[in-house]
Amino acid sequence: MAKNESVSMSVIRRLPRYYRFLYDEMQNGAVRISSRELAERMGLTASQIRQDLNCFGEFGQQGYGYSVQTLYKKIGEILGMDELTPAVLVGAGNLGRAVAQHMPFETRGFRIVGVFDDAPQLIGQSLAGNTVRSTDELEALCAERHPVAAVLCIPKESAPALVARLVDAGVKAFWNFSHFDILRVYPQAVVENVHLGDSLMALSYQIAASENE
Amino acid sequence: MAKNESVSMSVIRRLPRYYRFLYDEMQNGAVRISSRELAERMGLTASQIRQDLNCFGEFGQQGYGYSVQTLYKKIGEILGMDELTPAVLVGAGNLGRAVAQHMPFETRGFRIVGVFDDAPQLIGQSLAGNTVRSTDELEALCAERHPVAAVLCIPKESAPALVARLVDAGVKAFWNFSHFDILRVYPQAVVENVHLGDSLMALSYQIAASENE
DNA sequence: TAGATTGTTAATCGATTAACAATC
DNA sequence: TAGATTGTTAATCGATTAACAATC
Repeated sequence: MAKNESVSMSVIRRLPRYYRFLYDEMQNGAVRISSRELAERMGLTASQIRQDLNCFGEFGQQGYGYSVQTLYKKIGEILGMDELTPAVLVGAGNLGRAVAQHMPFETRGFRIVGVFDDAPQLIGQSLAGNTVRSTDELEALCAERHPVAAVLCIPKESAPALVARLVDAGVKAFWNFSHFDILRVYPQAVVENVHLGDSLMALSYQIAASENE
Repeated sequence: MAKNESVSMSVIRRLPRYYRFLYDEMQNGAVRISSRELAERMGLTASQIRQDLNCFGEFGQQGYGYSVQTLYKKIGEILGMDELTPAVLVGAGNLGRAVAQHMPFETRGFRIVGVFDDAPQLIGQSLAGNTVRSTDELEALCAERHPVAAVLCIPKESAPALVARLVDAGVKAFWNFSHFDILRVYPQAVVENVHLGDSLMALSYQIAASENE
């Protein structure tokens, strides 16, 4: 994969968009695309796209552009879509269930190998191909399936104890829907926060700002 | 509200975090806080916090710091939390239901005044205090309740037609969970995208990158 | 008053854009 | 070959950090 010594977050966050766009192009039968066209269609600059891609290698051909299929495949590899990271889902409430049922984990690089919740009425239920287990079984399942990541759909209050147990059980990465600040306690963890409420407040700000124009 | 002539997105995205942090501090009985302490506790720099706040006004007091309660209230006003923006929720599938049940819209500046879906088995059901309506009733409800925003929990394919109808009906802002690029078609719209799949792929990248260290 | 901390200006750092030689 | 487009270096722009006078 080469020369990826600390690629900036700005670049990383654009990779999934490239990946999705190229997939759509591929489905539409596109064979080649230039950075100029990609830029136009995605609302970026051609310079930025070439800079972004050159963080990871040389995927184009002068005078021709990029092969849609090759570039798609390469970005998929960069994103780690070519191997499924085992993950557990912790919290099977409203949000956890929606995430489990809605998110195509397998086409986003993950495989859910266990689902946990403590509510008695949920334990034993089936959820997107998994049986909801009591968190009592967390350590046993981790010992067996070695999940690398955890999807955290639990309230802030339950998070510290559960994250501690997950880290002890070898979990290194978190898709964190809770407001618990994992990195503050485990600086070495890989954390991707999803703060839906923050996003909604940012929308509210933008509405207010657009009204004050 | 004053001097908010185009505040940068980087600043806007930090405001909800300040808001949440200050709320917690308030609950814990904190009365005053300095930018230095705020920075330490939130993992930012004091300079950045003061710069951020000074985009909106002067909320502190030299030699003292900031009143937790006053600052919380001010940031709430900046974010538009003091008045509830009427919004409709479009799409009551897995994701839409979870969002409706999980998100405390009222404490994030919004009020859901209508929920829509086209699946016959959903229409008529109750969802977080709203009755799910057929999208046939969209225009009628908009004429009556004048929603300013729409929460879009629908597949990409249904989005173009529905967004067109919503824009025609006076909706100006979108909390967009779909992959439809609203801004490309309606550049004047206010759009906050939530691409959960992109976030998950970004996590996958970071895991892969941390393994290559 | 003296100490603390703000608001704000200046310096630095990083990301985006522009330019262009290399080359398919 | 000539035209097109890349990979990459240089220039610009914006965001973060540092410094410090103002002042509570």
